Amino acid sequence: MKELAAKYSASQVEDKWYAYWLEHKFFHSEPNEKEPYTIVIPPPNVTGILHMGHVLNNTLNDVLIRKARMDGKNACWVPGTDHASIATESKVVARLKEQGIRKEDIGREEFLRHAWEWKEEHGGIILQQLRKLGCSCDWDRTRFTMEPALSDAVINTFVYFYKKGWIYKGVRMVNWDPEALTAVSDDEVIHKDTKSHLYHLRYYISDGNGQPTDKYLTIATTRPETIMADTAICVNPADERHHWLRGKKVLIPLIHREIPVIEDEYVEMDFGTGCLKVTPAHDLHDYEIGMRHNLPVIEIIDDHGRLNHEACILVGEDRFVARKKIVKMLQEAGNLEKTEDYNSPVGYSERTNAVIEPKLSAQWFLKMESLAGTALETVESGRTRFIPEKYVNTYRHWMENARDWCISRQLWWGQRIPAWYLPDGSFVVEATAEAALKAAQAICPDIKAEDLRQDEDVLDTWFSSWLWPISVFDPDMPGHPEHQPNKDLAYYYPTNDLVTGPDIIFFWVARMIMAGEEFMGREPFSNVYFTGIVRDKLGRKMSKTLGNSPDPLDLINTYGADAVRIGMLLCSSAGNDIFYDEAQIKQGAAFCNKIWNSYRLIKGFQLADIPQTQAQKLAIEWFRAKLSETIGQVEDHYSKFRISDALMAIYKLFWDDYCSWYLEAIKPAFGQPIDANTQAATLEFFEALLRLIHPVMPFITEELWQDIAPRKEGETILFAPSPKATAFDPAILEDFTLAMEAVNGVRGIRSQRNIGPKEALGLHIRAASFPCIPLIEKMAGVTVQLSAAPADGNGIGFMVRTTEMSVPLEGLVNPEEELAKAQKELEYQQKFLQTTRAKLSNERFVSNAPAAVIENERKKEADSLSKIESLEAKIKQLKESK
RNA sequence: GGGCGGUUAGCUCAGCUGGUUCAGAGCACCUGCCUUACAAGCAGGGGGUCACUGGUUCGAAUCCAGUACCGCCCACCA
Repeated sequence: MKELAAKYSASQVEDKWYAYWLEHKFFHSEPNEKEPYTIVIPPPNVTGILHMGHVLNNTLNDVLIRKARMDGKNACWVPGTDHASIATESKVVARLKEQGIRKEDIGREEFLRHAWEWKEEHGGIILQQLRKLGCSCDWDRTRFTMEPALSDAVINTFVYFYKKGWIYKGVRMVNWDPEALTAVSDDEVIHKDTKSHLYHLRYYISDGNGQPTDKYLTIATTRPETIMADTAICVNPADERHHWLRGKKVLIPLIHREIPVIEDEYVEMDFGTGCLKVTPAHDLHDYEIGMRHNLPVIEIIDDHGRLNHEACILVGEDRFVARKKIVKMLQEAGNLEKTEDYNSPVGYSERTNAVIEPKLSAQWFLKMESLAGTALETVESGRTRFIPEKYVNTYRHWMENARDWCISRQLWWGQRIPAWYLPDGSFVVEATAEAALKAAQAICPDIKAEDLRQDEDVLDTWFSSWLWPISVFDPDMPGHPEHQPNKDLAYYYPTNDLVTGPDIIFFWVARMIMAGEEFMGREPFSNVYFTGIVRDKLGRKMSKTLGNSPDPLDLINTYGADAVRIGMLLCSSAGNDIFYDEAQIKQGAAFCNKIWNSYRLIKGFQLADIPQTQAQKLAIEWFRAKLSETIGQVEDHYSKFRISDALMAIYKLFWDDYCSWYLEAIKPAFGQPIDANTQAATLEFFEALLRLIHPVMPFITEELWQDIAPRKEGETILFAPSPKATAFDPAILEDFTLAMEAVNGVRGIRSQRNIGPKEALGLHIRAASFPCIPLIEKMAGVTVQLSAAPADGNGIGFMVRTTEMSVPLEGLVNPEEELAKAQKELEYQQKFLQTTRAKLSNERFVSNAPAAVIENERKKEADSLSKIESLEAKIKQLKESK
């Protein structure tokens, strides 16, 4: 780097250094004698592309991992992708559909071939994009949740829990997604308040021969299309209004099927009419009532959400179309009493946004009780810490109410359930077909391989992701309690920090804790940092359909990865949602440029054998202390995961303290050389600043670090130690602050009076001594005159704490103005003194407040008195000179 | 319906277990500067009844209670 351009150009720099880092395998980690620091990536969908949420999450991960690396830890960040069964399968289905192919027609094998093809084509793009962001993942360790070893781990886990008795198959009411044609877990259902209607329907009492009498009861329902599946009407036994119905039978409207009236306390008396139609096949609560009363179950809605032949009428119609039609039919038949507008929560599929249909089906479940109890304890005990802490409450609530986990999905893309059915319908669960055959033969000796049929379902994706912190290191571990962790797992587990969104606290975080406790006997990570959700300026969630999400790669190309990282972090205070605004990325780019230009300045210094000035000496002493102070603050922020605060502290240190104050103080006049000591200190500080900010801005810091001193091939800032705070005298900082205030006072006068920064001025300080005078002279462009006597009336005065200062400005001073200013200030001080004294004369204050607080009040009183005294003197002087 | 969190400057947020001259930061805004590191810059400046109402206290942005909004999570009263 010879000539430095006036503007920093990120694109030229970033690719170069990323290639350099890869070439030297700086990100690769192997177990060694050092302390490990481990992060596993929240695996993105294998066919996904980078969005702003990923940028935020992975920037945070990278900051943490780079910081740990510079702190001397053996840092390992394991990357990888998730097979995301529903999301991926629906993409593949969509693509095949474009070619006119239906998955049912080509069969499982062929479909999976297409799916793998798709994965090879589109998979892992996102991992390439993470490189652009600067992520320092150990790419040699890249994993995929459906790679053979990890799939084996999933299967072994299933067999393990089955044999433990925690996995069972049962017919249950599940959340059926009629579009994806699969069951989904409770957590994948989103309830939204939805406008609908409450239909009041008359059911006529049967005369005993299936003929209607003129008596009727009225029920209220939101789903009139399900009446054909009714198998009872239910009332509360305590509801006297309905006692006349005891033992009666009623007729379902339109189809006139006879059903009994039953009593159950589940029914709310004051909701609707107090009569509930019971539809066990299509409603969870009704199903439970049906179980209690031995009601038959009649299913009238098929997998696609259409009425089937059991419905007798409207067969083949979609459920929502059927609803409209049946309302009309009911009205015509005289069964519709009235229709009310009604808002009720309706479940939607998280994936397809289809209205979930409660459906009875045979599914596989994992018992949660014991797993959840242990996992709750992990967090309650603090072995895993949540940041922000508020999520512990949410977590507890869920863990205490966890229902058994429906782990089967009616899909093909995923790990197929290792259950094999015998011809008689019984089944065996084994990890392989061979083992299954053996087990089957133990039951039925002459059974052959071709007699066995493997379960068609695959496992929920989270049933593989929950093993991630274990399986990425040692896939043989889950499901094998007798297995000894391999070298990697023993070294890297438990991981240190996990950064993820709060939306998957139950899907993923909780379950990883369960798996960790179950298979490793301890927590999978020490800290979980929950980021906010990235929203646009208007607070809307970023989404493809809204088109309000920028492409991170465009941003990186325009502003550079460092700028994008800064931009994301600047607006991401912990625990809050992120309001993304491109202006913040511009701010990041401006900061890069600032760093770049400060380097241009110091690189251009010409060395000469000249003495160091007093101002330079003072500035160096001060900045050394300031640097240490800030490092302490930054470390504290990091320890609390306050990454944006850490960044802001460094930002201000670099920009305000180093550039605006330090460099301006030590900068020689234009064209003049600098002495060796000052230059050395300046470079030393700059290098420390680079190391301090490197975790956040990896590229520009490497670029400048490589240039600031001669480096050998293979050297890198990545492993340079984080700067350490050293002991310093706080008085140095205090003195400098006073000097700054004096400088600001002069600058204020310059600005008000339109006096250019170069025009030489005097500064009268009414004191025997004052700190950092050479600095004040240099920074304010003044010549200081110390004197115990007050300044004459031809100056503009200001106060620094209790010290009176004045800039002599013959002819420019308006005594009237000065007088008015002084009088106003005097008034303020007198009032201030009054309140201070009121406090001090309050006996209860004096007797109750801690000594330090009282001491401070006394100091306030003394300071105020001293100011009043000098103001009064000044006013007197101004009046006399009139 | 239950639970959790929030309300501080135009915007996004700090302000921990009450007490520094406590009302802050960044951005935005206004004024003046193209002063050879940087106009992606420099210097200066304005701006808030800390949601509301009470209470506790010598003292409240901070603690307590209630009210009003806002957000999130859990929950299928048909």
